Amino acid sequence: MTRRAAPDRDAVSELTTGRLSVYLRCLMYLETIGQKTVSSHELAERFHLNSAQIRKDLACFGEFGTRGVGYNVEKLKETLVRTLGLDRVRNVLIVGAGNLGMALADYRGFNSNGFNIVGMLDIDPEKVGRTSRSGVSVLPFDRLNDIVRTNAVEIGIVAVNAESAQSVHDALVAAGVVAVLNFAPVQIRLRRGVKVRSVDLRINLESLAYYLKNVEDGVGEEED
Amino acid sequence: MTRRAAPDRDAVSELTTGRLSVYLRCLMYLETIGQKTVSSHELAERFHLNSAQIRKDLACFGEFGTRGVGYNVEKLKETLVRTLGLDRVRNVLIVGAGNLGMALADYRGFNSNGFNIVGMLDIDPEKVGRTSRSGVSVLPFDRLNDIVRTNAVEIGIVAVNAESAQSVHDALVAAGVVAVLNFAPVQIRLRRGVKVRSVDLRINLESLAYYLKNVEDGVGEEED
DNA sequence: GCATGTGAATGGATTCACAGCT
DNA sequence: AGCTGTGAATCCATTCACATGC
Repeated sequence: MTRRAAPDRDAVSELTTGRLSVYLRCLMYLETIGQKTVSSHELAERFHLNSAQIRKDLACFGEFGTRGVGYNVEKLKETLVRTLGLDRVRNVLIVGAGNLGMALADYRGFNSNGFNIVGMLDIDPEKVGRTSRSGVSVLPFDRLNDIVRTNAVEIGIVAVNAESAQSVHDALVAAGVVAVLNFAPVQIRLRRGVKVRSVDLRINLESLAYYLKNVEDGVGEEED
Repeated sequence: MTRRAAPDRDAVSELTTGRLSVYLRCLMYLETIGQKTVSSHELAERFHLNSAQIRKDLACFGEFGTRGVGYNVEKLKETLVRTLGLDRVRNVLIVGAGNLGMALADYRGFNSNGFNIVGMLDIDPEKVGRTSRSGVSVLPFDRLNDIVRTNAVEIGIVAVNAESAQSVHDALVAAGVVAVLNFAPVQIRLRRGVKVRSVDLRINLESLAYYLKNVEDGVGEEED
């Protein structure tokens, strides 16, 4: 019941942590161009953010800046890495070796900096044995349990079609996976203790269609 | 100045329109299982939504329900299709014929129901001439202008690496594309009159890492 | 009676503006 | 002087609860 060190870490919203990821990306860029120090104002200007929000977000986790100066790029970067839990490697298993699975397997950032893809599963014997361009191999789906256990897989990625998504999800959870990233356009039935994040690619397209329609109708001509 | 039918369409938030897409998906499902009528309560129960919010969201665009009864599935579906601007076909061009481009070209929903992929561009001569599984062909990148014009392309999809993303974006805009869906992990420099939506795949993984870290630290054990 | 549509109430998130430190 | 960290103020989104109409 003594929880003082962390000023209610659980109360930090997902919006905030999502932005921390964005800040992290910005800091990594600044590091590559050799910048040592950055103020919340400069971050905001450069990357179209809001300086007050940056400060608020960071303040949820401690005081990292120096008044009158700003933030040390490298230090803040490392703090964010630790805060986001990227300072240790999580093993990831992709299910579905279609184009999407392949794309994710080779996506820069899915197999680096805190994540390690242990393989891709597929039921199609044709695909089993192949390898993605970057070297992730396709294994038979029925080895799921075995692979999750021996590789200590924590994150599963569902890259199969809508029909199979729920059963693949259930299989992953049954094998012991506790976090799932779902790319199938279905509402996954959740269970306690398992975190699911769904990415719905079509919704993004639809939002563009909505924008186009409004442009045609001459609505909301004022924009940034 | 006489705008009565649409009670300030421009004031509707993206959160709301995003949910309309979700409702549309639900309705399409209900239609396939032959349901004629649905109440906001039933929708909420079935798909883990909030009934009051459903009603509020729909009310932004008019009155579609019948008190004491609910909503007519087919009618509401068609209303949403029209509201979201999916009642006419938008031509889409993908730039980048790597795994991601291929995955998107074959993604169910990207080439149907309001969207038509006219092709995929790539600079790699090796890839040019190939075809995705579903029949989208890869064309040389330098035909961009030509293709956008002759096919009346409205939406561009950036599926190239981070380094090329900005220049590809600029080329699309220069050719006349007015809406862009960006999959590269960079902050695209925007211009007036062009709508950009970025999908950052890595951020979703990072949010799972954050969840895992908190589980390990024993934070926020209470959840739905 | 039952379910919509909606003002009012609540709850969060963002922004402002300044006290406090370097 | 300059910039962080933060209460206060504002803005926006969600939820409640009920009047309205089928």
